[in-house]
Amino acid sequence: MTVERQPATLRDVARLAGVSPATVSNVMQNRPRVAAETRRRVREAARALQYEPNPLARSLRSGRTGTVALITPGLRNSFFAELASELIRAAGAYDLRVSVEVLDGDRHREESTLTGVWTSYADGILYIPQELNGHEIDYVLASRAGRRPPVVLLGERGADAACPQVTYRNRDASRAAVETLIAGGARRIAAIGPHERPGSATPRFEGYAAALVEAGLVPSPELVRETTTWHRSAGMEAVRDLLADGVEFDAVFGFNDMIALGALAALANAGVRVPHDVQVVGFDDVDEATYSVPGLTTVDPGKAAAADLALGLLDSLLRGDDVPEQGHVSPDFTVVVRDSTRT
Amino acid sequence: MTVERQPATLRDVARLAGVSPATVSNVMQNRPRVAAETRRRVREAARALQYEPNPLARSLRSGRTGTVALITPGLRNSFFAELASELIRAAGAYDLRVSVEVLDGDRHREESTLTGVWTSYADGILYIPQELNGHEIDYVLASRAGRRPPVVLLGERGADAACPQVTYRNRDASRAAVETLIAGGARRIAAIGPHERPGSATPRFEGYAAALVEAGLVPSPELVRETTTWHRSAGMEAVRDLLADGVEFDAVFGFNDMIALGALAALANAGVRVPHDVQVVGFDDVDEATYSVPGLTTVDPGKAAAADLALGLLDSLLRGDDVPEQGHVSPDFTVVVRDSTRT
DNA sequence: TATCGTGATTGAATCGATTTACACAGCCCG
DNA sequence: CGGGCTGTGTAAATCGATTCAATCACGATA
Repeated sequence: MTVERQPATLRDVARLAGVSPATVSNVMQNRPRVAAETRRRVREAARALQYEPNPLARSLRSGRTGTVALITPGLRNSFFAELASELIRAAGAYDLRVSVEVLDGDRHREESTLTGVWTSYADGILYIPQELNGHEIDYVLASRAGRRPPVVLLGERGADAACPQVTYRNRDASRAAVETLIAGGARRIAAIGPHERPGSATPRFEGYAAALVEAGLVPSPELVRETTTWHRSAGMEAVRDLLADGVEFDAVFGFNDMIALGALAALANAGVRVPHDVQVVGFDDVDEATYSVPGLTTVDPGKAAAADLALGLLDSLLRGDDVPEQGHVSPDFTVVVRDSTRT
Repeated sequence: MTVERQPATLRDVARLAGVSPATVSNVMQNRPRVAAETRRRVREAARALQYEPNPLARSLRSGRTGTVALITPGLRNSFFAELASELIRAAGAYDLRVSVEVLDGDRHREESTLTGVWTSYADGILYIPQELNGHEIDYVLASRAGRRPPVVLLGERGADAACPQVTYRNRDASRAAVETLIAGGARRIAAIGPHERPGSATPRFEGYAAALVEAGLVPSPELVRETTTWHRSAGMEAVRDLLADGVEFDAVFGFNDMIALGALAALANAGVRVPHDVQVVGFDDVDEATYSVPGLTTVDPGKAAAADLALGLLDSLLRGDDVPEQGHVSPDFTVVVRDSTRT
């Protein structure tokens, strides 16, 4: 038995089939201009040699690699990890591979990643901006020679860059989350997580406020707890503070699930019953929310649909279809009701 | 002001600098045989044209892409997400990019991913096997024409494949975890998570048993709770069952952190105080263990070091250095003591 | 002066597939 | 019988960088 040492090339197949390389290429791509009999011979030769087209050569000629880069703030955060997972899944449907670059909150690194990724293999970029704003993103993308890369933005940041963007309906979704609390009888709803930095904190706060106003409730400053991070510990601390300050409240809206889960833990610790004494709702619907005790009511901003939208946009960009350069699309959100709220 | 429409090529630079393409190539790669003055001229021309070497052309010639594929069971599981994060970081140190393929427990998909990834761009493969055993992996890798890809295995599965492998010291680490419980005064330690399938369940159970025996404790069957999954819910259920069965126990060893966190929740629910009444220890040291209430004592199997080891091995494979084809290396583990155990 | 050595530079082949423009055979029709 | 199609197939250029072997200039050596 002989063992192929080197992978077979298109030339080898051509030689074996007794045709020219051009014909083999035509057969491999199912082009019309080949006689049935020739086609058969070539196919057989290819099979006999276990021929696989060399993707690099193919890409060099065609200018396409079938790979997109995902630039994400990190994989240690469940929300982003789950989103990455969805993006990889969605990319598969377009026969695209995903190469992952992880930022780590380093602003300088974010710039160099954005340019570096483009000078590597990626056909396009899925980008979840962290530090850079829209203007800066445009600037960085323009600072390179050659074509501007196809980029699709995900999330709130980078809003006015000249790229299509997938955002979440933060305001409406938050409002719906808070309405759920109100429907369960809540009157004094704490909001944990607002802060000044650009991103989703602001629209989520607006949604919270809108829901209160709509229900005729009076927003009360001592119920609003700013946090610098959106970790579990922030939720725990905020709840401890609320209790220590003697603030009365019958519900908590955590600006993300981590905060809400932290709140859940702090309440349990203090002997406060959820949802009997205090209802809790979060935001993101990470897998973990399913398993907490009690199960966390939360809102799924539409991670899976967002991934599909993003890849649809990127694919259009790649095939050169007309895509609105600016402006965003958003998936529908869903309120996922579990045991941390009353009905 | 003129705008470059097409990216500059090496020929363009050569033309502008008045030298041959070969010389430009030599300059770009810092080869010795170039006069200082020529070097300067070429550099300047390259800068003026914002020249970036085309990675595809470079790769086609050199046969290297600088990309490795990571085949992982998933990113929704914190342990794997954190491991992926470490692998991406570690790859960066070798100037390698990471392209992520997510398995979803589909055996057939696992085979096709393994071969497909190699017929794409990757120079090598980081593979965390899920369904395939060592023999099957060898078979799949051998079934292709051409060179066998450089593959490094991570985790317990696939043990006898002809690839270098990074494993964890599951047995010793589990033993150390249980010893921590014993040092805190535990005598009746529940083990949650064993099962029959190949993987890390068996060595972890062995470590548990060894620690008991060493301390002169009698292993008791009703304390051992098998689970089919290693989710939080499994830990919760197992603890509920233990309580319902009236089994006395003063400690819980969760075979991973999810189980331990579930146990923590179930205990809190039942009004059992941790660590006063029952101590709890987990395995993996996922980020979440830091934030639970109380903080979860657990063992870090050495994720970061494992990533470094894996990339070291893969790099050796890629540069053709001698690497033991079989046999595994393991990072050191660490017991991370938090509030769920007594000292 | 003829020869050798050495550092600098380049022409041309190469990696493997794609694609354009052209060649050739056979057929129909005027 | 010559001109115009149609259907197949191929030669050769191309994508952009790398690299081997060859060339050249020039000072040193015999």
